[in-house]
Amino acid sequence: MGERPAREERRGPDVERAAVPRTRRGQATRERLLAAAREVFAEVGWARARVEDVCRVAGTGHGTFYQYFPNRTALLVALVAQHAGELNALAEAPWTSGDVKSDVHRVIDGFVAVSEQDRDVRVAWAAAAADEPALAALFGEVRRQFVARVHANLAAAVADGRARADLDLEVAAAGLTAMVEHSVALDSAAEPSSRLGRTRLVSGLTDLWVAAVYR
Amino acid sequence: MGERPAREERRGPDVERAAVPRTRRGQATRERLLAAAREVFAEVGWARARVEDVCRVAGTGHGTFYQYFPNRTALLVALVAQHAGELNALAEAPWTSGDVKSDVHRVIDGFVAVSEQDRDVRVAWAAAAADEPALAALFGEVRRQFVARVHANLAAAVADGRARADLDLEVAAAGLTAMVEHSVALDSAAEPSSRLGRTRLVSGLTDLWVAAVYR
Amino acid sequence: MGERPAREERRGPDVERAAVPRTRRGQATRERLLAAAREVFAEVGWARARVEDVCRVAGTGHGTFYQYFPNRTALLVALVAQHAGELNALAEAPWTSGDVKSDVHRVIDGFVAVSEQDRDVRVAWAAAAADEPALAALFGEVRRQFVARVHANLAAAVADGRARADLDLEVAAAGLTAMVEHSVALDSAAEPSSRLGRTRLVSGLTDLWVAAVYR
Amino acid sequence: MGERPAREERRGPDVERAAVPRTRRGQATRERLLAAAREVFAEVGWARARVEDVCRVAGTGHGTFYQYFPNRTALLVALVAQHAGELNALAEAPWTSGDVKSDVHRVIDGFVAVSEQDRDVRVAWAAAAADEPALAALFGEVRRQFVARVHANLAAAVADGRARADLDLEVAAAGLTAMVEHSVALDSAAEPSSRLGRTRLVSGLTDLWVAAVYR
DNA sequence: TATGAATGAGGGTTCATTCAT
DNA sequence: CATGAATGAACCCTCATTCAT
Repeated sequence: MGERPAREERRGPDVERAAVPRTRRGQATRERLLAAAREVFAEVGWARARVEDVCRVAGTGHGTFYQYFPNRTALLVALVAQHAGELNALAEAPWTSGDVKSDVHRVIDGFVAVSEQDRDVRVAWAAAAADEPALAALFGEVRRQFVARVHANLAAAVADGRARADLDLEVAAAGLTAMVEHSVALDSAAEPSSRLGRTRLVSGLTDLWVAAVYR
Repeated sequence: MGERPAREERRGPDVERAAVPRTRRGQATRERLLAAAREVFAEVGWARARVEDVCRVAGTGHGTFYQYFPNRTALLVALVAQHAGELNALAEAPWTSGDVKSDVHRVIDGFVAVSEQDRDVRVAWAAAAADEPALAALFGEVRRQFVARVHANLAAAVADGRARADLDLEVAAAGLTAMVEHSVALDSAAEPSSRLGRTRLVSGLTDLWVAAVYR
Repeated sequence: MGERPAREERRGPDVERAAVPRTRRGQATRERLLAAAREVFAEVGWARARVEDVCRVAGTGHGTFYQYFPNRTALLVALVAQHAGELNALAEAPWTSGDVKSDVHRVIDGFVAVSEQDRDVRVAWAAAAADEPALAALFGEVRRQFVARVHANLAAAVADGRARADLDLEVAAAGLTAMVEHSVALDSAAEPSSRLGRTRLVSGLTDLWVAAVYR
Repeated sequence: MGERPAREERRGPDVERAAVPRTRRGQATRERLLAAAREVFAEVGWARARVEDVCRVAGTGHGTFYQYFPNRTALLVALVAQHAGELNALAEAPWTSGDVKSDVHRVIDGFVAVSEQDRDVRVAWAAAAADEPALAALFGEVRRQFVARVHANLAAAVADGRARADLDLEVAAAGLTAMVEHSVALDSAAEPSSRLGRTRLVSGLTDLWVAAVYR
């Protein structure tokens, strides 16, 4: 295959360039940009969201952007960071409290809630992951956390006999997580008319999840 | 040698520009381009795949590309069309033959097989769907077919008592399809070292699927 | 430095891309581009005038052009607008003041003056009109104004007996206007050595015009 | 001004490349191409007429074109040659036969007839003249012939007292020719609804012409 | 003679990023 | 801090012309 000039990843200086705002005004501007970005992502998607669009919506000059973000990608990274934080919090919170079904229900519901609330960020994130290794890595990271947590839970359930002993724990953890993640993504991307909605979705997925692994 | 006269705007739509090759040689060139595209997509992904790269890999001149495809997107569309055809064939083939478990296994295995074989096309397809409505629509179309088929099967199973009567059929159909689709996608995108592999994946997913819905 | 991310299709129409300069510096750049365009059109003609040529002559970067004009055609449109404005002013100014001959002379002279001064724009305009409907329409518009004005004047002259009563007013208005317009165009396009020159041209055309329609 | 790489004119070999068809079949193909060219020019104009379009309309292969014409321009040249021949014939035919008015009428009518019949070729010719020196020269050539002929006629008329003695013969010859030429061009390019039509045009222009120069 | 395939220079346009004010 | 202007590397697409069959 013809050699292709390696497209090298971004490098160091960028990081320092992202001056942390020192004044209240700066803080506000940065936040306006983030809010504008959400809007623009929602409207045209990550690939078509131009820095200038974001600035126009935010009501700032085009150059101002680079006072707060070293580059276009950093904008999404910032947004994703918040979202990822919430997801991680979810993954780390206690999952077991009462009966299995309500536990599963609570976790799935939490996931759906966070996902729907940050829907546009998630969509942009997923799209950008196809091209930005940094975002792809973060995406994988978050998922890995969830899968690990599910895995641990299932293992415990198997150990004390609540779950089937013949489960392939790894496949089950990955598969059930994938089911929830993708179902939510698809449903929130669907036409409003054919959307299942949070309630049914959460109940239905909980039902499948429980039936799939517990005795 | 391309002497250019006064340049002017484009004419009609790109449609008829996609000449169907009329000779064996043309056919071969077109195929070389498609094969090259697969390679390039695999290497750099859809968004960064330049027409020129594809041509270099295919060993043709840059202009040759446009003898066979009206634009860059059409290349992916052509590749996707083949793949979608196989998926649809799968969705339309008979699904029930013997016992439930082996039926489910066969279908999932078929899906995984097709998906892995056209892995790069699927990845590019998904990435492009974020920006190309046509591809997004096709993506939805194919999934809808599968979900509908699953739905019908579950309904039949409920009717004759093989499946649980309290299933939310729509959520179940969508959720299980999502589980398989996403699990496969993620696994084939994972580091080779942490990949579960087709055998385990198919068995494990089959197990979950069967346990989730059948008595 | 233009790092390009995933490229995608164009957005909305080019309209809002034509930023109006907000600073003196921007204003100056825009004007430099317009002046450069005149030069380039004069040298190589509309069809062969490349955006890059204009930028080189203007001493700006290639991208700068698109800060001020949404596309190559808009450059000509801007130039034409100024010129058309002057022509329309001419068509709307008072035409009658003293005796018929000096009135006609004044109008023709004004037209020739404006035409010669913007010679290159006119030539480019005419050339582009063959392919750009917008410019063709504007061309027709301006001419229509003139013809209408001539028509009205002739009608008045017929009414008060200064002009021949048997005139076909429409043909006369269109024909005499065409005579002046085309004579000027041809003369300014001719070899300098065989050019008739403004003085003779204006006198001679005035003479023909007067003799053709007045008693 | 920035130097610009001289865009050199075409050169010798082209001429010999235009093989004269030796067989009846070849002759027919060539004519099909010419006829197709007229159609295409009429439909999309010279600048947008692609060689391939002409071939498609003619029903020949794309490569066939170059068996009969060395390049795209030659196609128009061939068409123009026929048309120019008719115009020259007109310019060389006897112009005086009876009374002045009917002579002028006859000549103008002949010109209009030829122009309307080859309307599309004339339009293409004029458009191409802006960019192709060869066609521009031919255009000037034909006009020069006409102007010279008009000039001679006017001179004779002045000599024998039929025309005004104070005429500026050169301006009159150029101006009246321009009037007819441009009036015809504009009228045939106008919306059918606002067209004056051959009859009125010829009568009206004849009237103006006669009044303008004859006693 | 006829033809479809192949070519590649050419040129328009986009937009992230840098800079001077 | 804020900003509008400037930049230029990318990259897509066109089409006259050449070539092999």
